[in-house]
Amino acid sequence: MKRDAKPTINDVARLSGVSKKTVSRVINKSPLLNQTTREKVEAVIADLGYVPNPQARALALRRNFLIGLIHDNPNAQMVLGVQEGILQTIRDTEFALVVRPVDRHSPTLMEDIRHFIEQQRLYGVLLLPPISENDGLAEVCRDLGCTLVRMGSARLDDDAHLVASNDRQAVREAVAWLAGLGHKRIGFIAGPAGFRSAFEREQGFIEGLAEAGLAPDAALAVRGDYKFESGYEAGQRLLDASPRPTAVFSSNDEMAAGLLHAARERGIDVPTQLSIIGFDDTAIAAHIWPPLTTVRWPIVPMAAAAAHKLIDPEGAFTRQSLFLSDLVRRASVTAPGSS
Amino acid sequence: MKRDAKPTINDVARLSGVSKKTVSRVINKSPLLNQTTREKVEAVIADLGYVPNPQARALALRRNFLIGLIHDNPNAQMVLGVQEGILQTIRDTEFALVVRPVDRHSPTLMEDIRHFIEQQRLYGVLLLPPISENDGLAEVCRDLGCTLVRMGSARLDDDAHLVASNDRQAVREAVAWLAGLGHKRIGFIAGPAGFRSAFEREQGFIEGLAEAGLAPDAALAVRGDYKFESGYEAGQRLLDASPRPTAVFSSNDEMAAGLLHAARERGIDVPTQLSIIGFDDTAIAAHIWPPLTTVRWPIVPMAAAAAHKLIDPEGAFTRQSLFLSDLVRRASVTAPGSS
DNA sequence: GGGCTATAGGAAACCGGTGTCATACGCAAA
DNA sequence: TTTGCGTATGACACCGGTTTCCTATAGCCC
Repeated sequence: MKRDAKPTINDVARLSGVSKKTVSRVINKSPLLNQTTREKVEAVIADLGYVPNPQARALALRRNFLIGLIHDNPNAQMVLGVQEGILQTIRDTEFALVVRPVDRHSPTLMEDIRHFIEQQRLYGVLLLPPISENDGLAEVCRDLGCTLVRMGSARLDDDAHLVASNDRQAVREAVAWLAGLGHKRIGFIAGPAGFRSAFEREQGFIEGLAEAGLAPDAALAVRGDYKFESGYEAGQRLLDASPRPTAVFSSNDEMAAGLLHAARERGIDVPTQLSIIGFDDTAIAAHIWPPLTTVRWPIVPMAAAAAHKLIDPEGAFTRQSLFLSDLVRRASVTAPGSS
Repeated sequence: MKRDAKPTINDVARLSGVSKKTVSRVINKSPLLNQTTREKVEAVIADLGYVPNPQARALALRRNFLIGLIHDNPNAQMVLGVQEGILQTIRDTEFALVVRPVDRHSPTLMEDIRHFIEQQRLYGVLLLPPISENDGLAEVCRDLGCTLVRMGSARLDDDAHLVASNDRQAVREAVAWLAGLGHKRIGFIAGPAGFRSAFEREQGFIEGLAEAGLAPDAALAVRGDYKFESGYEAGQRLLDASPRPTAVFSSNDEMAAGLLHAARERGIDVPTQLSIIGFDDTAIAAHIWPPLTTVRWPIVPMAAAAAHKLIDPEGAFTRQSLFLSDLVRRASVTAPGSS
């Protein structure tokens, strides 16, 4: 037995005394097969350790079993969660996951992605935010005959090609909770303009305030860019306002960590003098001091659902498309004035 | 022009009036070609937007262009850094990256991985620690005729199939620096037993102490498991020791964050009463308070080098195999007694 | 017993590339 | 002029599967 030559369908056919086609029928579980023949062939397959060649299959079927994950998301935790979710779905199938981190600001972005999909002849691709919000890109994918599912923070697409989280509602509920604790001056750190997720979280904040009967105050809302430093800068502005907010909702955890720095520099204790809520529940949230109350995206199940939609287009409409994030309560929030 | 039927080599051959083989020669930049013919064919290729089918190529060449990344590393930052590094290398090649997160504790681990490699007929795989330390697994890969490169914290293999960081030396230098600042009681939080990286860091610590003329003290060394909680528990033990250490080296950042919690609970100020050094320079290091001095793995260049070794076996020996980590100095360290 | 249908399985072409080998041609040497 | 050789290109088989179409056999009916 040669070590480097894997058995092929021809070997199986020869050894079991049937034609290639019959072996192919066994592999594909064709119902028109005699039980005896099937067992005979299966025995030879097991004996040889035969595994069909996916490239040959892809060629003959004129489709392959590669799904691509394209992302430019800076949140490592999230990207890995997505990979994990996709893998849960495809683990026992013949699909494989091909990843492609890209740079949103590259001038050749579109060309690069088009080339990637064409070169690998991907069966489908999954887009992560923020790049999933790029409609031109979605157009390119469809143009290439590649099925597409987008993940996002809101509806961008029809149900068959979308998996989204309801950020708006989650933020609204978080704000309602803060208001319920007695907070009246609630600050907000927004995400970067032009991002769907940022917009949705902002709307959720505004709606939450309104529901609690609180008026939005422009001095208490600052825009950041989802990075730590911008949270720190936003914190400087918010905490120097007077009167100071007693609570701040930050559109992501990293900016919340920056805000925490600013508070610490000013000797403002969290949570007794300032409550903070973040968004994303990244690893950092549980590990800073105090542990951060934050909104958790159900990222793994979302990615698993997205992968299902990709590999099973028939079932795509019936699978869940909208997921609700929930609040993880940790130590960074208390009622105001509870020193 | 049909939308869903991509042009094939036959279309190109027909339209440019040459044989498939000649087109193939153009694609593969064969030197025996007449310049005129080449240009003629290239014009048709550009016109048609022809892209060779990788599956057909893979079949004919009896090799493919898929490289696998197998990992069970809990550090998202690191895994994504590796993906980024691999992609830098393969971006302009025909290779693609297929990822496979696995569960180290799964009883079917070996079988799963074998199946993954066989099913996709991977050209090569890259193993990340800690699973890269599993020699049985390396055996399986080689057995399957799949080239293999391992990343790790120390030599596990020959230069052609290894990319490692010199953790030991990095830790030694960090400890020397602490000692140079005047620290005499330096605590240590070790990684889990059986991990190469943990062992190397531990040895580096011991050697560093010895070089500084300090005696190791069993009361100042605690073993953790690289997780936040174990760092917290280790911190409780270390900070209740008397006399207390004035500095602690933690074998990774997450445990350092746990230690920081324990310090804060006891009202011990960092860095004035306790200096802390971590390892890995994950996102958390820069975002906790105070920002953590830590050892940074050059993870992206390491992964890029590993990918090079995979796709270019000839050059494998000449590429760098050993990388030195360096110390990122932030605010968590000062000289002892500098209140 | 002949004709019909259903079922199991095979032969050959095909998917889109690459390898091997043959061939046509031009040109220098004999 | 013939031989010889290197260069540029083509014909054809092949990689390992799937599909189409066809055949062989068995069982059934009249």
